[in-house]
Amino acid sequence: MLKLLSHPERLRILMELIDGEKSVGELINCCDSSQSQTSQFLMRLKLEGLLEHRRDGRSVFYRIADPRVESVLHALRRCFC
Amino acid sequence: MLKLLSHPERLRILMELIDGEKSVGELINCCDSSQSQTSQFLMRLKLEGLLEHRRDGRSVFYRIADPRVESVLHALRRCFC
DNA sequence: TTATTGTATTATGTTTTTATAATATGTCAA
DNA sequence: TTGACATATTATAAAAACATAATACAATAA
Repeated sequence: MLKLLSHPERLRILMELIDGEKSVGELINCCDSSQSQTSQFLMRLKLEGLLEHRRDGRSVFYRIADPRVESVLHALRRCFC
Repeated sequence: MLKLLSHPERLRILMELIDGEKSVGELINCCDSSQSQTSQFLMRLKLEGLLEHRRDGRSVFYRIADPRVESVLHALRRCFC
């Protein structure tokens, strides 16, 4: 799992999701990756069980699926912010 | 820094050092990596400032250098153990 | 139904990591 | 000083991660 957190953009995506779900579009806007890359990151994070998603109309919303991931993210925020 | 934690063997090395310094030999014994690999991991962790070392006779002892690393390791342990 | 917008997938070239082997260095004991 | 042991360094082949571009799919609005 740490491997997944270890990529700055993936970590950023997760940090953005810490306060609740966001659409892919929102994530693309607040991150520095291209649409395609963001999508691949999301796919990977989902494949590995860190994220879940739901579709609402045209948009797909992602959220953190694993509570342990949330703990780690909170811990990281505590250590570094 | 997460990049460094993201390799299982490197993480393991750090976890082993959480309770105090250990010699390279001890680390090699309790880890699954070869001597050379372990040494390379240690070198990298030191280069990036996560570890410090001291020589005592033939042995070299490594310890965690950055208190933030310790916090993260503790947090990880809390989340997964 | 078609055009448009949001997201996913695939393909591919490039860069980083990783593993392994071989060799070097440094320290102690005899 | 020599041999043995502990650790470090270098070289390099193999594997994984990344970035980018191109294309496909899915849903809505017109």
